[in-house]
Amino acid sequence: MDQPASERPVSAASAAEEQLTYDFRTAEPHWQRVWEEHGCFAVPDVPHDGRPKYYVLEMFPYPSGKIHMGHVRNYTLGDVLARYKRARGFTVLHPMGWDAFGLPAENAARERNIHPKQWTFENIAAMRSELKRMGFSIDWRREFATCEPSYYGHQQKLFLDFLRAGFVERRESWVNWDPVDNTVLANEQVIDGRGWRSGAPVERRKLAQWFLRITKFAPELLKALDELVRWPERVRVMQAKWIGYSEGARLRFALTKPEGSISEVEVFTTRPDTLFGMSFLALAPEHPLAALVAARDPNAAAFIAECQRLGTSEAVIETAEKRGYDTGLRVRHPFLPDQTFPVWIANFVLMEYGTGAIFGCPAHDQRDLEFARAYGLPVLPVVLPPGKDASEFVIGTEAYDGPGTMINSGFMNGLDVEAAKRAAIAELERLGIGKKEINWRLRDWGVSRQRYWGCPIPIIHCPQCGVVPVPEKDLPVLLPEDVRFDLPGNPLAHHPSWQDVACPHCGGPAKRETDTLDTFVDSSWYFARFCSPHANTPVDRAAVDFWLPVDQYIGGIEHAILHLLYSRFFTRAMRACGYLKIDEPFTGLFTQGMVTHESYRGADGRWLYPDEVERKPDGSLVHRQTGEPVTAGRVEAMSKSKRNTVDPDAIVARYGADTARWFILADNPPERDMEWTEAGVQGAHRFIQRLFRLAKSIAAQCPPDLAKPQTFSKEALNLRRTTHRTIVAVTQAIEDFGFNIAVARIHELANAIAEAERIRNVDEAAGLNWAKREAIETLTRLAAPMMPHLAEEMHALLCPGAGLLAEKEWPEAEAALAQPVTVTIAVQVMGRLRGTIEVPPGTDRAEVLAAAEAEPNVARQLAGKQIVKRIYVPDRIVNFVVSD
RNA sequence: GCGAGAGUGGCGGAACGGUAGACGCAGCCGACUCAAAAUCGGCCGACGCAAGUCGUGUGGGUUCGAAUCCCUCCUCUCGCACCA
Repeated sequence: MDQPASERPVSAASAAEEQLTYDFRTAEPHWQRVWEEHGCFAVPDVPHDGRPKYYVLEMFPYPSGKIHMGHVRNYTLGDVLARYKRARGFTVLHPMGWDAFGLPAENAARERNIHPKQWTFENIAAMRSELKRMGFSIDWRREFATCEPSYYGHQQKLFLDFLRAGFVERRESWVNWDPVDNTVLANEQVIDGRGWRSGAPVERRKLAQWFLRITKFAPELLKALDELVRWPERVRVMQAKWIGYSEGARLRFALTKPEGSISEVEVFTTRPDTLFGMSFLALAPEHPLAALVAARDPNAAAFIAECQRLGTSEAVIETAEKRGYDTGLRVRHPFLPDQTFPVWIANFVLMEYGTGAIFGCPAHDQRDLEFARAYGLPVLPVVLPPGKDASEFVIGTEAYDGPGTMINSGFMNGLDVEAAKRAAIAELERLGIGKKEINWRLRDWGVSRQRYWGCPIPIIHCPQCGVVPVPEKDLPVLLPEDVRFDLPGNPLAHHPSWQDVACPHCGGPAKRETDTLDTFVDSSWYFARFCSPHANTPVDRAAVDFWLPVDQYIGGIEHAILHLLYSRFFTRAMRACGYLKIDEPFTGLFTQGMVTHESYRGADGRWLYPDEVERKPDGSLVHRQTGEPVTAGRVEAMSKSKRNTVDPDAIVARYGADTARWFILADNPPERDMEWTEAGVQGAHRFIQRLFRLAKSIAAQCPPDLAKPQTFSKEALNLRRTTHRTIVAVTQAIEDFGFNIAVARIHELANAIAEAERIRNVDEAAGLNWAKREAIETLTRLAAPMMPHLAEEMHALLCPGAGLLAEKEWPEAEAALAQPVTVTIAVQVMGRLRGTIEVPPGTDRAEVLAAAEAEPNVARQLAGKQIVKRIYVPDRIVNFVVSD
């Protein structure tokens, strides 16, 4: 079938046939246009072409305004895989969208008086065109932004379904409150316990909020980690620890005298075996008993207020100096009713975990020990480490949390730790004051945000009927656009009319919920929406059944826990509501490293952009304009504050997208942090030009219709072997995400072709032209996923009229040529390398050992010694163990 | 503080428990050039004339053999639930 002239793939360089350099400025937009016109990367919601599916997804970007190198790296990794899988015969879904709700838009509105919607969509437009210049093989027809009602309206539907299914709950919880700005602060807006704008000390405040009951799925979320074999081990470990299954005991401590209505304190512990080592009981500052004490004791109230100024961040609370307040109350020991212990309020006890109260056993818990030392509380060891003597075992500055034998522990004496745990629980149950309990560290997911730029929670509060879901016919609940950002707090809450609504039940006046959803909700199901982005339900069942799960998900390690866990929960909740049939959203996960850059400071100590710095031939750094000396700082993650950023758009303008992509892939393994360097980019660019020259030269010498020769010279055969070995190696490297290895092998093939290019001797030239063409065409296909524009250009040069490379299949290696002809065997004497021998692969042991012993240097080392043992690892190594 | 990772030439890195340093960057030497750039070729862990010795953050261990497995310590990175 002939194509219309305007669509026929044509080398962009054909107009200037004589040019020797690759003109990426013409070629890259040209091929991007051709791919677009051919719909190379578009797939239907429900394909019926019989090909296997492959869903490649990179974490979608927040539209901050410009793409950064982290994005380029992320989407390049995904694009290599998407293009590779397409060539391997898969029908590939590779979409792109925008995680478009969130705080920065609201901050921009307050600072620059621009509406969040306008700010967001302008950013999206800018970033979309930047991404398109990178040449990613994305089905852009599927693009959406989470801030569009056509996305968040469906999310509201899911929320209502979850509510009906019992996955949503309303309860009170603590937030960071800025008493000057009268607003809720995110943890990152609390700096050293103060509001980032007002500078006022923050307070913890209790608000009624919506929660998603992720804890319902805790056992399943933990267990299913075992099946995620294509996830990095460390992510699975981190999630498992985060979910935090623990077995222990819940028990009640009786107060010696009741405080108001409270006469006992409940405690969860994983160490009931250490109860005899108890030294104190500690309450979280938010504990109800602490509040009762504070009501009559101003010092307690002051201490609690002090603790609450730390904000809600666990990291801050746990790193703060351990402090406490002795309430004067005492509790009885559960096993020794005559003994009583003080009740403290402690800043490191978390209300969210367990019961918000702990018993302290300083000898066997480091935190308790530090607390006990600070306040002079007794430290009694009850677990004796193996091999220690009870009379000499003392606790210094280190608590002992290992195994051992119980001492000082009444009826548990002599038991090991595990047996003692069982014995303690049995005794608590016998006394009727406690029981065995399984506890999870995972907490329910608080999704209420007191902010404007998010998905409105579809709930109505009626003074008569209480909490009433918005009827589905009234969805979506749209965000009003006429909001003010010059007042503190949530703009939705002081909108003059938006909240006012008739109660769907009684018809009486009611108010809309003014909280919006956490933006993590938006990103917890977008991968499902991409399967059918225009469906008038959250997902189209046939589309998600076809495409999901995502076969390969790629993003930063910083999302190892929260985003990935929330998505895993959402998938299960959607399954329960009949939207999906799968349990796990992402069967493969790859976590990339950061992009870093050297940082620079000028003479005045201010941070400088890399563009402002010039490197002199002697290696010293000076300011490009002023000539003042510049000092190089650490190599660290690119950030605006350190100004160590490189703008992808500027790189694409100067070197082209393929150069940026190639450098990113070549520099180092993708899971590790990479350092962006100008020298590295230039090296990548030189290689691209070199490949172009090779292709140009071979296209001129070796016609495309060359018949396959009967015989090949040794040199030609060597080149063919390299070609076919490279196919195997590059294929394996891509499958393993070893893109830097794939790049190295492609370099080797290019070197081999260049070497063949230098052959002028006629005897050596038999079949060489054919072999050279085979090699460069193969190289073109192997490099295509990584540098798609140049590859397309080379393909057009080498195989004019043969259609688009983007639609061509992956090369197949001929097994006979990919096998090595000889192997090098290392010969060691006593584990030290003394020589090497060359043998055909599979040579038998006796023959190899004889050759090894005969190797001159080895023979010299063996002279006068007895060979005690001969070790032979086939095709690899010989080791002689000798004695004098 | 708690949890999880990482560390190999001047630099990025390669290496099923089996020749440490593939490939690239930088550097040095040479070819081409009036010259420079570009390009092409060669050299390139340290010490040593050599044989060889040392060498994968530190210190130990397992093994015929350890960058790789185990333990100790150091440094850096990520996460800690309202940044995304």
